[in-house]
Amino acid sequence: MNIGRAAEKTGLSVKTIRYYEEIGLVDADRAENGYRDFGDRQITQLRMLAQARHLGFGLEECRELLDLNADPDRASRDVQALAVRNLDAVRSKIRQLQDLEDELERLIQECHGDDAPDCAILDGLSGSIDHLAGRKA
Amino acid sequence: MNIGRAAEKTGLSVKTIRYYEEIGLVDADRAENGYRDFGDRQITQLRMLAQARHLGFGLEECRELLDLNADPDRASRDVQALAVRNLDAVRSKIRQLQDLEDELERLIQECHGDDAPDCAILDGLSGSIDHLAGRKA
DNA sequence: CTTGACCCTCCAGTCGGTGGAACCTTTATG
DNA sequence: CATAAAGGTTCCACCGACTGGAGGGTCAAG
Repeated sequence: MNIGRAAEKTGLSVKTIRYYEEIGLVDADRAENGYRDFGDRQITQLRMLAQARHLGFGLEECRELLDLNADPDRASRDVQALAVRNLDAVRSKIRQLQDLEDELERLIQECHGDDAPDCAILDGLSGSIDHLAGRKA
Repeated sequence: MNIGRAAEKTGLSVKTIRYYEEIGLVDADRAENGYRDFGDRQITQLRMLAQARHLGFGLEECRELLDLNADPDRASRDVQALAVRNLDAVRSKIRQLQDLEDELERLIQECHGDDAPDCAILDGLSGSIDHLAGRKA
């Protein structure tokens, strides 16, 4: 199967598939004309990559997932552990973003948002950075 | 003030400050020996940069914030609009990550997490991508 | 036979820095 | 006064995960 068809089937872009081959995430046969040729096994791998990336796994984690998938003697515990690790990272990012959200909401509310130049947001930004490391300016 | 002292005062790294100068976010005088020399104005700018980055503003948005801050005829409305734009982006990322969180939680729960190779996570990952674009495999 | 849709490789750029090499200047110490 | 450590300087390469484009080869249809 040509790379274009593989892209259609997996939802990945042609460029992305070539990149995944380049970094050794997936292997591709070559036809006589030099075109990449993807079989069912590779399509499954690419689909896994698309799904795992969609779920926030990094490429190295994807590599581990593919390895586990290819290993008939794997323990599902190991896969689960990988997913939990990713879930923790996702939750941590969420918390971090929610902190930003709160802070931004606060500043936005304090700003009048009119023609005048006085602005609580700019004031907040040019203020001290005490909350960062407890240092004194 | 030397770059090291500026870094201490702003919470930015020395490398980061040099980078900000390189891309024209902040300007630095030079002493006779070639060392950068930061004055109060620049320190304030760097502090704003540190704070704004901390709040999730991109560097180009930071540039706009610095410009607005430097303009005595600014309207606080414009600053607010910039902050709202950023807040929207933050909220959108949060929603996206929460979707991942839900999906990951579901898969993790369905996986037994034992010695056996059967794994709902791998099954989920190698499955179809219908939910992505409604395409049929 | 030509057109257009594919495919190939290779290079550069994205964002926001970070790390290191190779070198110069200042400061502290023996 | 010599030297070593701790600063400073420039420049180049790298991170993740692609994406865009140049410059070409190949293939199917009209």
